[in-house]
Amino acid sequence: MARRFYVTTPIYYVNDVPHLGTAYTTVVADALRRYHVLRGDDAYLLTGTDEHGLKIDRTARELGVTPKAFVDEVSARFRAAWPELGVEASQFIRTTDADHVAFVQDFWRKVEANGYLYAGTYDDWYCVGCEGYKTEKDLLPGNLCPLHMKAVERLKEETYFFKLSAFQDRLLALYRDHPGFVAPTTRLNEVVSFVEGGLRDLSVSRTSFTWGIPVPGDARHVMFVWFDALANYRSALGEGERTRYWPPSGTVVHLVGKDILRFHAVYWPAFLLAAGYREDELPSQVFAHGFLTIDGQKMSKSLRNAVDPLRLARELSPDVLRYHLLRAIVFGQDGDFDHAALLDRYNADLGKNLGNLLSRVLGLCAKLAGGATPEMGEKTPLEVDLVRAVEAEIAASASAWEAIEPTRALEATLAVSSLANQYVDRAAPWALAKAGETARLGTALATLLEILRALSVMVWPAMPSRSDAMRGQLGLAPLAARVDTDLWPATFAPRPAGELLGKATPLFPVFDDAEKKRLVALLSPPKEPPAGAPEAAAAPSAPEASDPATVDYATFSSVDLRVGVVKTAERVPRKDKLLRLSIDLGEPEPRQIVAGLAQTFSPEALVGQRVVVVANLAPRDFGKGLVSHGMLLATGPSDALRLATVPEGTPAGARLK
RNA sequence: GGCGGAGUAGCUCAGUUGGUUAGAGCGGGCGUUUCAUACGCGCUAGGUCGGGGGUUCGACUCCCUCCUCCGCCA
Repeated sequence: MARRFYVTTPIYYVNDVPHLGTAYTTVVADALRRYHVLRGDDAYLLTGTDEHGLKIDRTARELGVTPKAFVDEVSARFRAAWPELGVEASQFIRTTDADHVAFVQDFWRKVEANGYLYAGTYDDWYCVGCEGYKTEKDLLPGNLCPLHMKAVERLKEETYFFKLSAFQDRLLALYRDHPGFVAPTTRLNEVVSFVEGGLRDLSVSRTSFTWGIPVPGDARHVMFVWFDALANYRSALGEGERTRYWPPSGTVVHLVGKDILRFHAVYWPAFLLAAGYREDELPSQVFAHGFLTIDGQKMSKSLRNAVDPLRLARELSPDVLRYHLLRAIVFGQDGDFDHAALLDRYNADLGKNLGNLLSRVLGLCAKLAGGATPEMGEKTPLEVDLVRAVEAEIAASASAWEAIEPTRALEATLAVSSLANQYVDRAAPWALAKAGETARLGTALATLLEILRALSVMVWPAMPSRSDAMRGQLGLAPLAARVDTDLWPATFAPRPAGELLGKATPLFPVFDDAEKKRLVALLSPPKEPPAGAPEAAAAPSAPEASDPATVDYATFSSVDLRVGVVKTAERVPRKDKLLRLSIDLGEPEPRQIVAGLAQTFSPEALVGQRVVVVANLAPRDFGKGLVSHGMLLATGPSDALRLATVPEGTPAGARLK
């Protein structure tokens, strides 16, 4: 019976647009789906959009449209994006779908009926950026969310709590009995230690806004977005025959970014258990991948916008983009998307190795075998060794795909191509032809054609349309995968003689240096974000804290804002957000100020800058005797900050009022 | 501050339960074939395997310690 393989991407939050990070996860999911489909497995790929929550509500409001109109538009962009990357999703779910809403409400009722929900009062901080609650000790001075560098909001409201605390033991048992539940292992360790540290009950409803799924029986509440969103993986399958994909009869793998691992590895199984799912009805695996940098730079919002995966796909072809994402970035680790490396790898792997192999073999067949498949004769040790080595690589590639290691799978695929290139040189068909050894010649060419056929299959999960093109040149039909039919080229089975071969045209034209240079210049983002670039003005950034209470003049003037000049700046060991600055405020000694600027600014970039300092803020101790005597004013997310500044020549220490 | 991961050739990384001269791909250098997309093939990297100490007949591989980077949690 066909194995059932259900792979999911996160449903993407519609406060953003498709970028390289989301494209990456989605491409990996599609490649896995394609691998399994090739094997004859019953495979299903789910992606979609997450559309509820306060952040969406506010963004829509700012744009002057209804939340529904807003999410319709953004969701459509996601839906349209993935096919451009060769992704064929089995289903595109939206959390605003009626089916999903009904499912989640039913899910809620089950959790409630099982006694895992209770009414209470929530009284703590909330970061709209995170859509998450914060406790006092999470916050930076000024009640800033350490992730978003934005003021959190005090929230006190009625809420339903989910008894997460009741699941600590069952979750730990789950991780113990199924260590593969969270991958890679290092993430499993993190999750285990998090759960071992004790679980607090989770506030899972809100009353202060309405853009969410109403809580059944208490319409004043809408559900916490994560309760709603996580359920998509199950709601998408409904109650009918598609439930065959859900464990225990199917395997389900959730691909997630490491930033949302906890929701998937802790909350989600707890929700399912609470709703009455058994341990063997939980997802099989949550696989967390790393973050991407682009040309070595952290993926800030502006960088995201500068590197549009759809543009890359149009410029280079979706297959080439897919190949690089799958080949260059180890799934599960942080990786770098380097444009120059992409072109180099393309030339080396696809152009000179695989593409040229196809070209030279087809050329030999056209010239020496009349453009048709020759007769396969007796294998000599040369062929026997080759076939053994090729079959080993094919097996290695398959196990790598099974283990969700696309990098290794493609490495093994290219190794097959290299073996074939070596064989061409060793067998030297042109010499055989010259010597009149027609039988040997036929064997050599038939062997090569069979390896190329295998390669056309192996390449399909990563590069489906190049696979089609390659097969066309080999005189083969495009792959038509069917459930229960295993197309993986596990055994060497040359085609019968006399089949017509197609026309050879370069499958992967090599980029010369000039072309490489042009493409890098065209596609890469600028190395340093131009200072004071006006682009941010055009794109209104996320909402700032709204409607702060007014203060009287006396209160305002009690804040001592002063011009400072940065004298020195250095990173704080082990704190990747913090810089330790000494700032001249016109005082006898420069002040030490610790600021969360490191994700945007290098220390060197700050020295000499004029900044605005809150000079009479109470000192704040960051631990280890690292005390900050004041605070810099800035705006923007922590990885794209803009400093409040004053014109050149303003003396250090000048008071702002 | 606690826990965890990582530090191997210019770059990206493999290195199985400790055992002969530490590997691959890319790039670089040298040579060579001519079927091919000026492509391929062969040879070539003198790397203190982060530093130091220890266990052992023997350690990149085990233990201790220090440094650096990263992650999770405080």
